[in-house]
Amino acid sequence: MAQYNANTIEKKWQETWEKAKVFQAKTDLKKPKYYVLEMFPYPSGRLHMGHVRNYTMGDVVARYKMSTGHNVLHPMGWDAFGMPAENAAMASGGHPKDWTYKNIEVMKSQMQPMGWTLDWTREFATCDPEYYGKQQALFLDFLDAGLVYRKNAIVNWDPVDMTVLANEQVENGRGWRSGAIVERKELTQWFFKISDYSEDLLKSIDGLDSWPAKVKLMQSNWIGKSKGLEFDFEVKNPPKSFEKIKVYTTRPDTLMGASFLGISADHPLAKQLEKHNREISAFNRECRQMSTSEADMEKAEKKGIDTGLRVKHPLDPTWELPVWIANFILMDYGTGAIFACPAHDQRDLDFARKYSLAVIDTFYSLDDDTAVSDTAYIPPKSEKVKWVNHFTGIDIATGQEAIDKTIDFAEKNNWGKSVTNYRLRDWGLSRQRYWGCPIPVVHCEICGVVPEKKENLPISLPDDVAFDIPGNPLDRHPTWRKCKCPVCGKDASRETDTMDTFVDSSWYFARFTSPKSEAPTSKEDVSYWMNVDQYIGGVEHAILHLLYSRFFARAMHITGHLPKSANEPFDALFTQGMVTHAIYKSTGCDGRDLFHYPEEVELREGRAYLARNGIEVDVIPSAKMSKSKNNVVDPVNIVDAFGADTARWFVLSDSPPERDVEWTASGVEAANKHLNRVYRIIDDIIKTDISSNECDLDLLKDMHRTIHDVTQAIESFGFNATIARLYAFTNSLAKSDAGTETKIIAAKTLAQLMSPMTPHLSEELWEKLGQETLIATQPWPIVDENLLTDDTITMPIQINGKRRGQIEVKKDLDPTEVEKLVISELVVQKALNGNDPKKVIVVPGRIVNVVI
RNA sequence: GCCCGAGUGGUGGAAUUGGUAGACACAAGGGACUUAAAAUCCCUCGAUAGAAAUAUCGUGCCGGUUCAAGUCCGGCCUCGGGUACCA
Repeated sequence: MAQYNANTIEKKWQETWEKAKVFQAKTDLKKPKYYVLEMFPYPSGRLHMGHVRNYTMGDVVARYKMSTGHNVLHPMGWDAFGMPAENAAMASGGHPKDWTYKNIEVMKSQMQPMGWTLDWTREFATCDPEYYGKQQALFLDFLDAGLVYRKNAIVNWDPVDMTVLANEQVENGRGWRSGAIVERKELTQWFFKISDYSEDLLKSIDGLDSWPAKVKLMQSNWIGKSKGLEFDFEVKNPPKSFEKIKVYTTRPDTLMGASFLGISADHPLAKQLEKHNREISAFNRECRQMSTSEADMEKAEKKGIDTGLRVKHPLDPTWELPVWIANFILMDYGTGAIFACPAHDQRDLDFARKYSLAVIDTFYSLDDDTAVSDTAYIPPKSEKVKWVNHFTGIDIATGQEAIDKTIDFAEKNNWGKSVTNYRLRDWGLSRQRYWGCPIPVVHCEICGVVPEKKENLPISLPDDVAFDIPGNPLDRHPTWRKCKCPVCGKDASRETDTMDTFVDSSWYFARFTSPKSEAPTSKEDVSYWMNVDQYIGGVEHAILHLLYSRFFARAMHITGHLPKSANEPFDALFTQGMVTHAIYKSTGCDGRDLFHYPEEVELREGRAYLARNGIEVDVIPSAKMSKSKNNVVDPVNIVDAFGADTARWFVLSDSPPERDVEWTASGVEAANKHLNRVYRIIDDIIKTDISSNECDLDLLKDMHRTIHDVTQAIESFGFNATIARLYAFTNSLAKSDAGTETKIIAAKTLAQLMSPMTPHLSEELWEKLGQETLIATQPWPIVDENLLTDDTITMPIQINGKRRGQIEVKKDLDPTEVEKLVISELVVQKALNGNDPKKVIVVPGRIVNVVI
């Protein structure tokens, strides 16, 4: 029986493509360009199934676009800076650079057998000095344009290791290595002024028509535009220079329900008070012993302390409110101070109940004026409610109306002003780490902080560093810091902070268009290739990476590195799901969980047993592949066993691309069986000559419907649907008794339609079918519209919304005629039992519903 | 906590966006071929009742809108992603 040998075939065609240089992109103004890009990988050392899925999707798009006459750019590179390289160096003594480049080499060798249409001539890693030197040039231009500044910011500080910790390195409030309770520490750091672009970044989301709605919504909420009121509370017997406390609120309408003022432990007033009050100082210290992550802060138990200070209510000077320091108030948002209205905010209510503070109802539901007890009353802002004692005279109004009136009232009476606030904060880019792009500035005792001269770029990382002790080796390097001041020429020292790795990934897509150019970008190349037509990656990047890139594109435009048309650099975005795998778990004799590798387990009737002793183990379905759970499937093994086409076909089948796909051994085998079946069917067609004068019209019709459906599915990222449709067409081809001539036409089309998914097998079949061209360079099959439609259609008949039969009618038959035919049908007559129907709904071409 | 998703047979999922729920696969069962096995080919396959025709139920849970709801609205539950120094 004919079987194809994936390993030989795949190698053969990869060499052929390579020789023909089919995937090298050249600027060609005569052809429409198409730039398809997948989020470039972090070189962790092993290619994983998530990469395979991501790059295969991009490859389908790339190959499809090539066949529709586009000049396709499909580059690949490495997001190579970051913590894991330093962690590896700390753990096993090597150098981050060696570790990273070694990983790149391994991963590249694992990627090449996949048959992706990548243009490797454009490859770079962000840790190449040639790349990060250009990034330093961008930084200097941004600095010059006023897009970068320095300010103090809080970091997680490990007091034992004397080092800054990433949020990930804080476990339950303790440093991951030392176990010490982390502290917050203020450092002077570099920031990008992304918040200047809040409005622009928010508004422009509307124009991103080919982005997933969920990503746009997440970005909008992240930017978090709000309109509110800013005003002062006057402090009674205030400490010096704290006569007033400024607050910002989005619910000024609830001011008559204010019960206390809350300030952040990092508020200047809190810092002033702790100097003379031991209790406050202890409380503030406790608040500062918390990781800086928002999730940790919000989930922590809400705590507070009464400062003893009292403020006057702005509308009633006789009404005094206590001032509390509370651990849930962020210094970064608004003014770092709020007034609390417990009756209409659950968090404020919980706090008020805990510390026996007043709860004052300011509005009630229209049909219930029970006072608030343990649940705050929070209707949607658009719902009308009854107000009590509202100072603007409001009686019944929605919350939104009350907010607007209150702001107007405050502005007219001069005690507050309308302020638009954004949740988006400036982007802190300083990292106190070695393995990143050095920030190209110099600290001079005379001239202060000054930019390095462009001709001195790149400022390269020194190679002679050690990671035997924690902290940033740049700080303790004997000579690297030493330099001359670019302004006065005297001895000075380099900035030792490096850049956040998000900076590296915020412009790599632009660099791919001219990876060797002297300037960060070349005008000619960016204007031809930008924007990215299709960007593909994980949803986990929905906010930070994608927002930072949008900001960077704007900043690069202002500094002359990108055209304005590239302000939104990604025309279309697709976010794909993860590849998951079942976890096989048992409990060891010491009571700890044991995780078993898939190859150790036998599956029988949906249960799992250890192969060596037959003991049953628990199956946890669909978990993210993770080394610690032993449920990682290595693409390399799959390619060795079944070939790249099988792996490609499988990762695209079964699950819709935006959702997670579960890797199953049976699924992969099924994919492999199917590819062999296609090979066999076509092999049989070639070998058996059945001449028949009649061409099989049904097969041809099905073929054209398949071309139509597959084309649509590919264009809309429905790769699972693409594959299901191709299964169905393969079945019709296998069952057809058409003559060889017709079957060859169908077989050629099948090979072509499969080629974006299974390029090697398709090339092989194409060749066997007597073609001398490469399928990779063939134009996409064209649909014959005339063969798509039939003259008659089958419409289901419903009685009272339940399917009771069907009727065959002419396609364009008038609805009233359809109605007559339906009513005369036996099932309908029976159901009517001599009566007239109440109503008949005819949805042309779809369905008929008879209501009795 | 907050923001965003997802939940459909034994399993992965499909459903022209409000119009036949379960396409296409996997697993399972039965059969053909074979000395046998593998491979391959054919058939059955949501639940309940029934010999069958058919009927009733059925898309995480509760309620609603509609001639018609997996799809829309309100309220929940569970899981996943993000939460600004993981990338």
